[in-house]
Amino acid sequence: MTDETGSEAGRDFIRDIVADDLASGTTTGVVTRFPPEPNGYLHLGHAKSICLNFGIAEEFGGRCHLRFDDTNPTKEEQEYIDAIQRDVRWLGFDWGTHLHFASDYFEQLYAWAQDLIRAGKAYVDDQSQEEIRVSRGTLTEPGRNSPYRDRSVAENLDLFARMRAGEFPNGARVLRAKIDMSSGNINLRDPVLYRILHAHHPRTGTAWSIYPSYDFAHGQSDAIEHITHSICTLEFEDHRPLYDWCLDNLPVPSRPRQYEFARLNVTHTLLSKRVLTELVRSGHVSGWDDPRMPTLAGLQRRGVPAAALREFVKRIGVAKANSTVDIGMFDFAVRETLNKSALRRMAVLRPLKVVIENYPEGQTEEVEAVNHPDDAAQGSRRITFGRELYIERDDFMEDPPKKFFRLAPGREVRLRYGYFITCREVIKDANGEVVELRCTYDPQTRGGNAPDGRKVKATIHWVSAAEAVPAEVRLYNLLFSDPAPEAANFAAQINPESLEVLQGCMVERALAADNAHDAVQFERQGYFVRDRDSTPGKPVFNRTVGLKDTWAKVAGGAA
RNA sequence: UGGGGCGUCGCCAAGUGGUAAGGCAGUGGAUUUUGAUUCCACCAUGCGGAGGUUCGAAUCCUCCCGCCCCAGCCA
Repeated sequence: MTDETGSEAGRDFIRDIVADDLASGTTTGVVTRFPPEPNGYLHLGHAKSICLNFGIAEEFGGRCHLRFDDTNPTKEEQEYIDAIQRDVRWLGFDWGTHLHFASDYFEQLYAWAQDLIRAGKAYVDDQSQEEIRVSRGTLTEPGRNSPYRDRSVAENLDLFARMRAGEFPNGARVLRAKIDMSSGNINLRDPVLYRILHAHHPRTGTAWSIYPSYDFAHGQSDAIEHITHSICTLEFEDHRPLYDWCLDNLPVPSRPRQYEFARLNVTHTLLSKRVLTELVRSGHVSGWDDPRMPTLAGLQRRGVPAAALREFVKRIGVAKANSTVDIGMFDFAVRETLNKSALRRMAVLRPLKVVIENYPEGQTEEVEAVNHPDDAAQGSRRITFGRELYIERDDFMEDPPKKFFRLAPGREVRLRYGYFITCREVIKDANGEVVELRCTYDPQTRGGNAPDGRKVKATIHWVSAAEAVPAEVRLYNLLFSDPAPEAANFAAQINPESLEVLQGCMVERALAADNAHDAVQFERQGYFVRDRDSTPGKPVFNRTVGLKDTWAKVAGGAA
């Protein structure tokens, strides 16, 4: 029951505020919005904001709008507008009919700017960008009033209209709010409301030659849409007085309130649009959806289920303290989600040939393997066993250390769902490298149990030569091995081993037939998903995340 | 040195005057035809520091320290 209520979703200070506002009657409904600027792809950080905004709307019976903050045509593109919508939908959220654009409000915003001018609260400034910068003062010194600050309303109105008409070149003039050049809050030192930009806008084309600044567009857009809680990140805290100033000085249809939370940071990851864009542009990754990217598109291609992303966001919480979440938290959420749903399959990544000497040549048989050990409803499939098969190279050691209990000369192990086999002979090539194992099997152990009750210390996975399908497997590792990579020189910090491509992997038949987009578990190894680069004869798999590997820790420590 | 925030376990994070939730990681152990999963146990005499108020403080007061953001005609 609690699962259905907002209480289960986890409480945080923003949800507390919303609940209080509802309880006190401050608001009768909840309307939030996710306001991306279409200048890049959505990433992990956005997932937090999306889940917060859409999640709150869902939990409190309100609605959440998807609104593009498209006020800077020099950086925005239609490709991003499309990609962002795809990604939000993929994450599992629906904005219904509320797809909006700040650009939808340009006409209204322009009219409000005129209102401000008439009220003597805004003026056209002819100073150059440099002059404005200098006269703004510094963190510790107040700014100076612009010489154009006291122009007449008529002149301001005329100049502003001519700015819109395209009479002046970029940078020639700006419209500024008349607030307080000596404010301790620099955002209040006569902030720019409109700038001249002769640029093609993805939505409005060349209709406008002036564009509103974020500060003049955001709050009013919220008001137009009757947003009740405008949730943004901490760096906008300083803008709240300006957000309020605009709404308090304009005849807006509603009065939204802004609340700020700490943006997400994750170890071994860089979440700045500048870096991500550069990663793509420079070719360090294959594209916005490269599985190593922290973009939603990249995570999706890597096989991360949207549910895992939502679970991750729920786990990290929402607060105001700057923090950096361990990437291990994310991996955990992915494993947790996939463990419950992923079908189990067998795949040998680095094959070592095994010949069962006492198994009749030319004979094969089918054995039953369950698709999910904890969910019988997932059914089972048959896999082929035969005289020749492949096992993982890592599952054999000629001279094993004490704790290693997989296959070794003279040792017996279980082939999952198959038989017990014992290694009789090790065959090496001219270089001394092990190329084949000669083993014997115990016909009495079919299915994996010995009638005499004897135990075996390990169960290993395998694929018979009879049904093996060669595949390519891409193993992805951290894009940055440093837990705290610096955005400034990200290129130099890219992990050279972030991608390892394996050819000649041997996977069971079921994997070749499967066209599913859901990740599967390669038993004992990890979760993998079929990549779109797959071809009919050759499947390609991306590793989503490896299984927790206690042995690696033991082995690593012993070595 | 101006303004705005934030400091609770290695990493997230509850707590809002009544004697430190939970999760991740880690460590032991049980179960196991995945060295996975699952299960059990352990893991802050302490809440940035120092004073103070109080029967009692992470929570209130004072001072101090540290970290983050702001000087785009970016968002």
